Amino acid sequence: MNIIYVLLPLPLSTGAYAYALDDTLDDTLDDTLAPPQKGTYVSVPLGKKEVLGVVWHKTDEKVIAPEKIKQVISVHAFPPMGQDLIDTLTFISGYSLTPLGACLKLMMPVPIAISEPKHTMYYTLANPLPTIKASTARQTVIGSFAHKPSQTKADLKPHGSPAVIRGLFECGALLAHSKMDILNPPAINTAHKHTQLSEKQRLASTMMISHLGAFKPILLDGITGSGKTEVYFEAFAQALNNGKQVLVLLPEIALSSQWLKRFKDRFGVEPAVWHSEITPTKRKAIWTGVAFGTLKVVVGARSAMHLPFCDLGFIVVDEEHDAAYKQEDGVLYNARDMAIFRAKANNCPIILSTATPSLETWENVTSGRYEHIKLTERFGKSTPPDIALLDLKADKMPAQTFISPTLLNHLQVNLERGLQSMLFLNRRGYAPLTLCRGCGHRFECNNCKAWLVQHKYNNALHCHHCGYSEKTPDVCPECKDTESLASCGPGVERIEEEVKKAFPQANIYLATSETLNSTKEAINFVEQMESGAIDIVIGTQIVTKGYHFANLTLVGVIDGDMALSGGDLRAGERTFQMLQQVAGRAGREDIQGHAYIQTTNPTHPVLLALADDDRDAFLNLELKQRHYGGQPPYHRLVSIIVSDPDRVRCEEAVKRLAHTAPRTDDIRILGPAEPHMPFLRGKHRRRLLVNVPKSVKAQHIIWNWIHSTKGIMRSTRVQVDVDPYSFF
DNA sequence: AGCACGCCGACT
DNA sequence: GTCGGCGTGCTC
Repeated sequence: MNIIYVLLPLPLSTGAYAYALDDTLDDTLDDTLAPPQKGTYVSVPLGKKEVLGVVWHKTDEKVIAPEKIKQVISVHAFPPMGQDLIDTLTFISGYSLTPLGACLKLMMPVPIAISEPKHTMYYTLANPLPTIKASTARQTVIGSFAHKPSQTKADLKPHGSPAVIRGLFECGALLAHSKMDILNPPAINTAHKHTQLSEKQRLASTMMISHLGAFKPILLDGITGSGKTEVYFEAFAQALNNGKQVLVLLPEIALSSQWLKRFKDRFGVEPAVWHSEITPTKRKAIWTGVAFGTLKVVVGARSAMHLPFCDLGFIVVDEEHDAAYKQEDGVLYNARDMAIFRAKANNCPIILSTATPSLETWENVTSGRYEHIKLTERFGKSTPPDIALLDLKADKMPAQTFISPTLLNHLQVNLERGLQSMLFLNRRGYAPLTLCRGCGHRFECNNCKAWLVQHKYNNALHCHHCGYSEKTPDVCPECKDTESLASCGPGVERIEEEVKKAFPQANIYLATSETLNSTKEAINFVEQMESGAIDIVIGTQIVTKGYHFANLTLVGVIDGDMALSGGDLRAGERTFQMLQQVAGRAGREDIQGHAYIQTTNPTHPVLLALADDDRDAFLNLELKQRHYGGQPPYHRLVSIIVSDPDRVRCEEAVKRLAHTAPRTDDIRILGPAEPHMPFLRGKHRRRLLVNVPKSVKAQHIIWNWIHSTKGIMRSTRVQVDVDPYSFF
């Protein structure tokens, strides 16, 4: 009887639990009596439930009473979690100050994935084929094997009736095989279709290939249309030829139909797609496939970086600057940074691909820690869009309208030329604020300190923070006045209304997270754009990512100042990235694209850098300022959000933390302060912001500080966010 | 995270 | 008298 320690996927701060392992249970892996290695999946009892965990090392010095120790239920004959993943897990936990068990949850499969792979029957065509009566029905079934040499009964069903299939089997034309139930995807053909690379691209991919087999972060830097994807496709074709697995992270997987199409063009098959909403069946198939190594390529959202690859040799983080890589609930981590660690643990290169590098990555490039590959020219004939600022103070427009005469004029001309245009405003709904002209009443959310956003398509007021909504009322709830409610400010729905009025004949598509809410709709949108059925797209943030439209030659930014006014650390960086991405949608092929940014502040350095097409100057200036101000990437920020349904308790707790805060010269603590949302989803919130130089072990200090602070109620949540992105 | 235990308010 | 609210502590 052995004692083993098991890490459970629960937020237990105590670490691994002890379980007794009966010798007879341990014969699934090999014949030795050695305890199962760290990382082996085991099922154990916990309370009255059975849970799946992994074998771990002893983490607690406390001796547990022997009578409390329960028996392991089963040891799974599944490839144990690899050392690279174990190291990544440990790293994420230590970095984000989240209990190991909570981080393990990110890496656990659906329980059925671990149950031993089942045997399924597969059928192949006998070779040579016996002489049989070849009826038309039989021919159809036999013909279907040309595309897929090995098929299950379900695969065969559409090609012929069960009677026909049975007949073929009985006369020996079909052979039955038993196969392990492991995803066996069609082989990727790395030679399917070689893309013609420019000299520059060829050099870039050769350089990447030279790094295969060793850890190396590489910034692949190039504007949209410069052929970044083609370059890394070549490098990962080589990794695949070496027998390695490849992981590609995309910020928004639901909207990646064009990326998937490019993959299929290059490699002949679709890759496995992983994200949090795929079906349990697919989840199991991919999870098992990567663990057994039958599945070579996975493209996915941030959670794909936790898959149990057995031989990972190449990682790509596409659009590395994208804030979507930062997980904002549960375990707070940045998938880009953790993927870099995983690449290190796997001794493989990692490509950070973007047109607008994050300041963090840019600093790593400047300091020489990361390799820098720059693609300057746009592929083919196209040139970057010409970006112009439209000064709204000079170009006055009528009240309650938001598109300046100049921009309207450009839209008109583009429409007449039969080209497509896009208007960008990062604000969903019709109007961000509804107020009563009579008494001044503003519609606010009851659960959050935020205005309710008016949506016209369903005639309701929505809170964009907690999901609360109510029907748009006709009377002011305060003064009971009718016809006094006014919509203030624009949302995309309102821009749509204005465009419809100005160009009644134009076909308009409204692209928001509500309209573009499925892969199917994303495909529909792309098709309509490509066929020219849409003249003008009006979109939020959602249209800034990854779309390529040949006839889209004009982009108008309704409010170039919006993101700048937030006043947070990354406002400039984010605005630059977002506007550059939007502008990059214009003029992709042989027609010069134009981007117009409406602003009331045309001398703002961020906007000027955009108009001058001088990204590096912007990045370097921003870096200098961050350095001077002691901000990331030179210093580390840690946000500590204290929340409680009770305001007094919340304030009490944050006061205690501020009181016990470590005081040394290099630790700066801001607050307690109200975050952007001092009341969110029914909880009051207060924030402390810690700023320390990178040389200080921030995690260690903060862990000790928080855990030595006494008197914080259980109802009070203390959430630590290392490297915060949003300051809500 | 779940789940049980336990101690105070309004109900058939 | 009990049903059930959620505060507290535990799970090897």
